[in-house]
Amino acid sequence: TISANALLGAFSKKGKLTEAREHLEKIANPSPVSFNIMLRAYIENGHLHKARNMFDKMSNPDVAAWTQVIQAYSDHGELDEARKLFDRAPNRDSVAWTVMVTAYAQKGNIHEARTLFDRMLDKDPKAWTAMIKAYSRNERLLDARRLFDQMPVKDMMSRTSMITAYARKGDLEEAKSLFDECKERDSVLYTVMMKAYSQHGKVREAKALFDEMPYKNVLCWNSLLTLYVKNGYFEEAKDVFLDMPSRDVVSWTAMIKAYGDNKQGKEAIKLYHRMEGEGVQPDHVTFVCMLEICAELASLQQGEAVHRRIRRSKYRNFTTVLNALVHMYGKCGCLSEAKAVFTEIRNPDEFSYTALMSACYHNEQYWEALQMVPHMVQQGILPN
RNA sequence: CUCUGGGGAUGAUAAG
Repeated sequence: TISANALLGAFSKKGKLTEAREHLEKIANPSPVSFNIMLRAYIENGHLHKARNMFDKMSNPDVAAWTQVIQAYSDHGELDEARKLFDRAPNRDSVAWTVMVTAYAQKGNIHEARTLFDRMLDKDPKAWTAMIKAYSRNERLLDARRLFDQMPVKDMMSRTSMITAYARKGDLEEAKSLFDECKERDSVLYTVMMKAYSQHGKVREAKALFDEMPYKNVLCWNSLLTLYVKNGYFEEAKDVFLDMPSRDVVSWTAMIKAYGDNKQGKEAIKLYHRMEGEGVQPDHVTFVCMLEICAELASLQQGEAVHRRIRRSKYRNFTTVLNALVHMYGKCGCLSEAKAVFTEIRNPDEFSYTALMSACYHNEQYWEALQMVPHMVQQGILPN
């Protein structure tokens, strides 16, 4: 059963849902894990509905099944449904609690995140680290530090999280001081410090850290690439892109964006096609970047081509992608298409409304743009 | 003690 499950997982990763389904039916003694993998396959491939259907039919879903459905709702912005399931679950382990804490943190509800964290009985380092990050991403650096200091056993990941918080805020000194205190340093820690230096324009110092890394995976190389792009070293970035041992979708996307930022949108689009030609699949960020470039070029033709590509992908329902589509159509003079895409957004956020407003703006519908404000407030989304 | 779910690092979306 275990090797059958591994195969099932492989089908899932490749997005081959029908094969996965057929394979599951052929497994003689499917275990709970088998069903969980199938559940996961639906979720990962953007079929939350099918996942929920399957989950509802499961006779005795275990805590892992509950947890991944909860997380799926959270990832789709449906926090209320996630919470309902969390409260209904027959039992909750530390994974489930941490998922729920993170879910609230992502929605900006730091208070509820902390309430849940405090109710947790056996807090492992992962739970602590999640809560530190929750404060960090919600601009609550002092609370993050207080929690960090209260942590009974600090591991490298919690330290990295804390250093990231300082780096985000631009507090290079405090970041460096914590970094220096670390006895163990892996490359993740180095990339965080690189980012801190990068934000201060200290390119040489950041590069020195890169050279010191104990190992260099593609993520480390991507950090170097970004260091150069963000600081305006376009030529160096191109060199790194060519020299790095392997390139993933992040590398390609960063480089596509770099061309776009340097007013070479046409080159960026060419690079995108090279990426697909090499078998690297674009993801939601790639699509957003591409749409941004099409919008900048005001090229409806290119924008529509990207839209068609998106429709074939599992990112077609992502709010960020739809937001970028709204903006692209607006910028290209298709206000009606922009509005049509907007209606497809299941959970519009502040960016969705701003994108729609910008679409009205670019098409000189100023009164309509203003009317969006009461509309979004009605939906509980406050203008920033 | 690599069959499924949670924690740290890299790329992204509005206005200007």
